[in-house]
Amino acid sequence: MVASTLSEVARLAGVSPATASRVLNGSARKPGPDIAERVRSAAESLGYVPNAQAQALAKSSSGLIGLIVHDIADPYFAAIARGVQEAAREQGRMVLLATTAGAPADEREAVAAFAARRADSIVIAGSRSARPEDRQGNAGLAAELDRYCRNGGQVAVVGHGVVGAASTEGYHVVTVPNEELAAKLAAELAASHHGHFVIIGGPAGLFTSDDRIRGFQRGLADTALPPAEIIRTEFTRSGGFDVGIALAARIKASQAAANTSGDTKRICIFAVNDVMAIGAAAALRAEGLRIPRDAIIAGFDDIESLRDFRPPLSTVHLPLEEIGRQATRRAGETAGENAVPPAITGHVTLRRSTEGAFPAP
Amino acid sequence: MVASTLSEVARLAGVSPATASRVLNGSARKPGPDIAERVRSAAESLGYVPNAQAQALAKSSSGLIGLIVHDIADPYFAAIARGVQEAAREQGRMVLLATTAGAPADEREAVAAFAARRADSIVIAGSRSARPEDRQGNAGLAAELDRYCRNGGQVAVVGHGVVGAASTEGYHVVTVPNEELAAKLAAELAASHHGHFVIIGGPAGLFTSDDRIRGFQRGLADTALPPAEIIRTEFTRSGGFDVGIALAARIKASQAAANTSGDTKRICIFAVNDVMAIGAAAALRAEGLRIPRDAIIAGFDDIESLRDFRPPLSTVHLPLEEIGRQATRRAGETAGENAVPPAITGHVTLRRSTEGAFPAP
DNA sequence: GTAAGGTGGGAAAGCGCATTCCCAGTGTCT
DNA sequence: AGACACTGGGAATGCGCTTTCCCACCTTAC
Repeated sequence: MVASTLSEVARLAGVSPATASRVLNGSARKPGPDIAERVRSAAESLGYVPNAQAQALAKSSSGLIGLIVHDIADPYFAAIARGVQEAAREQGRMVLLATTAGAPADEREAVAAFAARRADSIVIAGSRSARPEDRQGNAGLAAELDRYCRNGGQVAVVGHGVVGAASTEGYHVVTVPNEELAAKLAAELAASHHGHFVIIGGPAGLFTSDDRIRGFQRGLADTALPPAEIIRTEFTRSGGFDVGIALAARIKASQAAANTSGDTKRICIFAVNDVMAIGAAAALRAEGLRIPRDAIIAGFDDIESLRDFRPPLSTVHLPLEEIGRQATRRAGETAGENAVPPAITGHVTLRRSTEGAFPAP
Repeated sequence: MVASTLSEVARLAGVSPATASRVLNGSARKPGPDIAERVRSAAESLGYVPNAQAQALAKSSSGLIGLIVHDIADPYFAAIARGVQEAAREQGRMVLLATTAGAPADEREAVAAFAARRADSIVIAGSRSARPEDRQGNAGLAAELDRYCRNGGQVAVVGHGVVGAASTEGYHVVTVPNEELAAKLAAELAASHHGHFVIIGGPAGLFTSDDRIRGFQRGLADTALPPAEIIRTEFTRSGGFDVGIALAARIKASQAAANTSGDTKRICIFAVNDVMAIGAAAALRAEGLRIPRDAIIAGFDDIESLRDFRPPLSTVHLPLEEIGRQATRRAGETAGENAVPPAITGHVTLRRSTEGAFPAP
């Protein structure tokens, strides 16, 4: 990558580099119109493209914002990324992307890389983890983030804060009311469903998953229902699918048993996120079961691809793009702005997958 | 963003900046082990993070790769982005993301921004356009790209080249055999379907769309079938949906007519990409029609979210991630490498949505 | 008419790093 | 023992830009 430089432009225009800089890259001082014109046309004829690296070096602000996601092709993260991208554009910044599959060690590396590039701010999406095997990784990540913040970087993390992160300055958490919403979902489901509840959760220690599980259980408890059974699996579609297969077997068995005794009670499945719910639902269908006839199911997030899933899946709507936007804005604020950060809100969205507590025959 | 610098580290370690640079940021010359250790521990205790901007400036190579997509939340682009990300990681580079909604003017801007950041290479995904209203935008984009290439940048564009781009050096096109595959799809469908064919296409002038339409028509012609009717709409789900609604009305009307006369002939719908196919299918369903009973339908791309769509959609599988990877690799090659670029191949994937030419009643 | 205050331009000092060049010290070959 | 190539370290230069400081010139006010 070679390209013409500012001084070349200046020389061609017959002015000093200082002047050329002032006219081309916005400064407080505006050179005279005739000179400005000369410089501009010189730049044009040379095909001058300012070197952002050098600019960043000189004024120590890179106009970069780092985004960390588990997987950019996951609709959940893709939606957040879209919001981030949008907000970044508003701020005139560019987005640096890193995908980490949720591994704290990789996340640490990504933060270091962002720091090296002197990104003005970093947005971390993706569930934080408190799993024992992630302890060390988390510690490293927290240390890296602290260092980044100490150096004046701004961090926004979606959901929960990083375990062990101690920074008070420049460290923002965009809180998502996972627990409350899960509780509300449980309450609404409990209002019409009177059978067994099963939660398909992620690995223990994943905050997002744990919060939603806790919330759901609380919601049941508030309705004086016994806690749901919890089955843990991976936080992915295939995790949901596996559990779905197991549940299908169980459902069939209980249907066979009930066949003689009389009424069948459907179970209600709550998967802690939509992709898991989709996996589970696909498994049930693959096993010849129908939703909501043989079981009802709900997810969480309301990802866009849910729109075309059949049956329409009940879920909790989260404004994913808005979350991305807000995280970006929070991290982009110049310290002074103390506008009250608008809280993230979601809402329960009941669809056909949880229809009819007692199925009309 | 302030941070400790290399000279601070050097001073603390009691060596010269040159030496510190050599030990910390890989150089041909390896300082002695004792010195190296001193430097390393000094760096550690200072929390030194090399300034990539400065490094880039000094060695004029930024380690950045720019990615341009229409919409990062679209599963098609998300899959490509995943591949790009992966390949970038292999190369030790970071991905800069820009989304443009396909507007050439925005794309030009993105290229300029990448050029400013001295990105080593740029990957452009997303259909190129030859629409008259994009003429000017395309010209600008082509000029910007030419300039970028002339300055030593590497460009890889997925599908078709940018209209008007003249660079021979550093300009790669990852060709996707849209036409051949569409022809093959048409042939396979024609083998068992004997009714009317309708193509839901994007705006005229969109290469991807036009190629697929042309290929499909050729495939029909090769089977001695009359060309399909073409309905153009937006290159999005909602475009597909709108057309789907219109088609549903037509199907119903023809069914009503056939009711008296006897046999009904289903139409076969080919949507030039999967999201449009999904939209159309959703519309048919919303109108009470069933696939493949009332119409059969096929898409193109085999995006990941198709997996959970019912009925399973026939489509043409494209190795999207691989496309992203390959584009990135091509753009990342240091000129010398003249490895034969492995061609992109896809294959027709028939699923239930096009099942049963003559439905068993 | 002169002093005070603008104005518009240039010179120069970095920003943080890589790298070339130089130099002192060590070892090897004849 | 002397010339020789190495080796490992430091000084200095420059990457492309911003920004302070400075200077010459022109206004304006008294």
